[in-house]
Amino acid sequence: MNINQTIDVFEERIDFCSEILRKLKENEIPIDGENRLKDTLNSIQQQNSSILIELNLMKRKLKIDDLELDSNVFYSINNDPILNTKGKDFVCLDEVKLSRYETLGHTDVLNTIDTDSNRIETRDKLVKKQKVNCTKAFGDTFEIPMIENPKTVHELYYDFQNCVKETVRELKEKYGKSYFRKATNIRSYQRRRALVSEIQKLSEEYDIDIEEALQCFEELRKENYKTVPWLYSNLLTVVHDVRESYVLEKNCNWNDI
DNA sequence: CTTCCGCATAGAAGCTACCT
DNA sequence: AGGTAGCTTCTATGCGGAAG
Repeated sequence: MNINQTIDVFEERIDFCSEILRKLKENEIPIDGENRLKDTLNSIQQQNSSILIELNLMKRKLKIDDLELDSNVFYSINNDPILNTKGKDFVCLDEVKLSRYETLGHTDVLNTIDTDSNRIETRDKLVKKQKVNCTKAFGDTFEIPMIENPKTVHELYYDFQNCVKETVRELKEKYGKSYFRKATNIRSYQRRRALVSEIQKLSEEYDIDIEEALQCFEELRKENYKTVPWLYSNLLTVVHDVRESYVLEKNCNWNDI
């Protein structure tokens, strides 16, 4: 997806949220029960999450964060800077400019989520310097940019949701699924995706928010003195243990009442 | 044909015991 | 104390079979 398409989708989400909120405010949506209201609010929340991710994506693409337009690594097929590409269909990576950066990715969330230690690192520092290989021009294989060794479940989850997912979607869209399979770390990507999926399932099945579900997995990891890769490398037993301990904990709390 | 997943394995890192 | 060999653990990766 190029920057113009990203902006279009972004506008649609904003309009969607505005419309629902307007209807709610003016009682145009019949609130005939708790579930209907919950669904509506969930829908707004979902759009809002996507908006945050897309905003971040746009900032990344445009390098707005450092206000250095010269550092914009995207250019159009006619070699125009991305800011002047209105109407152009494709954007490409400027390899020369890109080589000045060790990474891509966003830093805001990950600067604050490490609960294990006082380590303050940005995702930029945690992702390998290889993003340039995301283009066909650099050979048959490439590597999906992911945090190499996530220290907490939160770190993995937010990296996956906010950065990896979008990157993968773009890679598939741009080069096709068969090329995407050539990623050297596709197996790691699949394992992380499976873990993220299990976290979301737990959240849905027990009707708890994502933070609480993340905490369940994080607690199990800490209890066993293990790493995050241990979680997604032993997912079956991990999921079983998480569910067991969560149910146990809930029963205890129930008995306490 | 594509995608997913289990299994085996290589390599890195950490730990311990032993030697100089 | 410093160096090193040997062992264990952890993680990433590739292969191949199963399922859709």
